[in-house]
Order: sequence, then structure tokens, then C-alpha cells
Amino acid sequence: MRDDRVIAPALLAWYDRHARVLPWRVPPGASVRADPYRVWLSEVMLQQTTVAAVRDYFLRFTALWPTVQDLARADDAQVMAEWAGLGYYARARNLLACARAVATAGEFPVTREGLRALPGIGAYTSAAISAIAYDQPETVVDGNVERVVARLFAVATPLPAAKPELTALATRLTPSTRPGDFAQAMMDLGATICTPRNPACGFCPLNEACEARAQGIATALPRKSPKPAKPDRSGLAWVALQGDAVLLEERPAKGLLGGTLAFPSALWDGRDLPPPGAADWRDLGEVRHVFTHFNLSLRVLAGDLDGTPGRGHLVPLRHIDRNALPGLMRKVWDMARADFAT
DNA sequence: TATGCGTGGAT
DNA sequence: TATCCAAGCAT
Repeated sequence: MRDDRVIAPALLAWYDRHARVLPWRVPPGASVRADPYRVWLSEVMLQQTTVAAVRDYFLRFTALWPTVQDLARADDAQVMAEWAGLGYYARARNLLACARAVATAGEFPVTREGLRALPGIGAYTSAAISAIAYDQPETVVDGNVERVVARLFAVATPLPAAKPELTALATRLTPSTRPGDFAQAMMDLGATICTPRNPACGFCPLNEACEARAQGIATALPRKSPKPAKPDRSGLAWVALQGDAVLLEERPAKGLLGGTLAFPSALWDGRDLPPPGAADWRDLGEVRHVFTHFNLSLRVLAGDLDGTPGRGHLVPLRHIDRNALPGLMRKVWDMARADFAT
């Protein structure tokens, strides 16, 4: 089975029997086409994010905003609140910008190039939407495809340098019929059989064609360049009370936790930055949080504000929605509430 | 090309 | 506990 032309049919036959059932997906062989809006929304949510984490967010978003026109009319703050907890918040900002551009244009572009020009849609997502929603013969290369192809062809070059080579190999395998199902099949295979740690080669529909398996090196592929060490950082967060209200602010649109709702804080050299107002600050303890590129220890200070706060807005405690906060700020809020209770 | 950007689950 | 990693994008 060393003939490349055998790969796609074998994989598609497997997909026809084993395709994962997902809320944004149309089963293989279905008579209806996948809705480009739902494909786009799911693909953006799935960027560097697991299916398990995305599922409920996707269902909530599509219930609130069934079409791209509905989403385009949504309030920025509500979209940010609904995205809270999912991470990579630039995606939410770009999601709205993209929805409004599409709503203005009337419909999603069909081609990879057209999609690629929209905010938050890059090389992967543009190809995925074009292939899955519009059946265009585009090659979709995500982390799963990189792993499957690296193993199929025993590519030893480490990522990310190997990316062009893996893309070229994946392109060679992409069939002209059912390219969307092929893309989803490659990703399903990577997610369920050709997994990073312990690939289930015995169940793999491509095992006879797999060079890495033949060489006994599947688990070692793909190789990856070493990542830089994660530094430790520290900062401060202020839970500022006034009566039955607490001070919240919207973080700057760009940068860490951009555009999210937050307790006033200073994440890097907080000692240089003043608190949001005058108060007798009590030290509630430390919250630890892991970001992609650093570990954070955030000291939580609470106090009753004396006078008008220097920034942010006061929100009645009963209106504080924990779910509208990003993960880090949920931890801060939980610590503060535990303190209130005592 | 390298870096910044979240979060939670698996091992 | 530490590390890896998951359907990447913007700059």
C-alpha cells in the first residue's frame, strides 16, 4: 500500500464508518451541506482548543446567534462575556469583526483566498471552511494532519521547520472528490487513532502504508523543536468594594486577556502601579495561573474604597457573573468570595 | 521566522 | 508536580 492514491479512499472508507458525531458537523453521506456559518464558528473556537472545551460554547453561541447576521448585530460586551473561559480572546474580537464583514458582504467567501482575508481566519481555517463547507479541493493542515503525515512518510525534520514539507505531502494525498470529508477524516484519525502519545496503530486504516510504523518510530514523530522555558511572573489584583458593589474594568483590547472583564490588576511589575483607589488593603492570598508563555502568581488584595475609584466601574455584587470572567479572574473572584463568606 | 496569546485535561 | 498538548492567528 505504498501508492499515495490508496490513502484517501482507505481513509474515507474508515471515516464513513467512524466519523465523530459533532454539533457543527454533517455526517458523511448526508444530503444537506454543512452551514458555512457553523463551520466557521466551530473552526475558530477549535483553534488550539479541544473539542470537549468547545462543545458547550458552540451550542450556546448558535442558540443565541443562529446566523452570522445575528452575530454581527450582537453587543461586543455580550460576545466577550459568552467567550469568557475559552481563552485566546483575540479570537472573540476577530470573530465579531469577521461576522460584521460577512454580514455586510451578504455571505461567506467560497475560496481559500477570500476567506483568508477575513479577520481571525488564517491558513488553516480558510482551507478548512473552503473544503468542508464548499467542497473545494483545498488541503487542510492542522496539528493532527501534521502528525499523521509526518508518520505516514516518516518525516524526521522537526516542527515548525517541517511544516512546508508536511503541507506538500498532505497536498499530494488530498483527493479531488470529498476534500472536506478527507480533511475531517485526517483530523478525526489524528484525534482518535494517530494520537501523540500512544497511537492505536492496530486500528489504523492506514497502518499498512505507514512508514513510521514500519520503522517502529511512530511515537517519536513528529519531532518538535525545544520550547523556551516558561518564566515565573508575579502581580497584584485589587478587589475593590464600595457598599455592595465591586470594581471591574475592561482590559485594553490588545495584549494579555485583551478586551475581557477584569479586576484592576498589574501583572508584571505591579509594585510600580497604584491601586485603583484609596483603601485599607487586606492581603487575601495568592492565585496561581498558567499562561502559554509564563506562570503567574497573582496576589489578591481586597478593601473598601474610600471615595471615587480611579478607573473601572462599580458593579453590584448580585450582578457579578462569574462565567463572564476569564479563567484567571474567576480564581480571583472565588478567592474574594471565600473571604466575604468569613 | 519568532513571539505573544488561555485554558483544562491527560499522562 | 511538571510537561505536553488541542481543528492557529497576528504581528
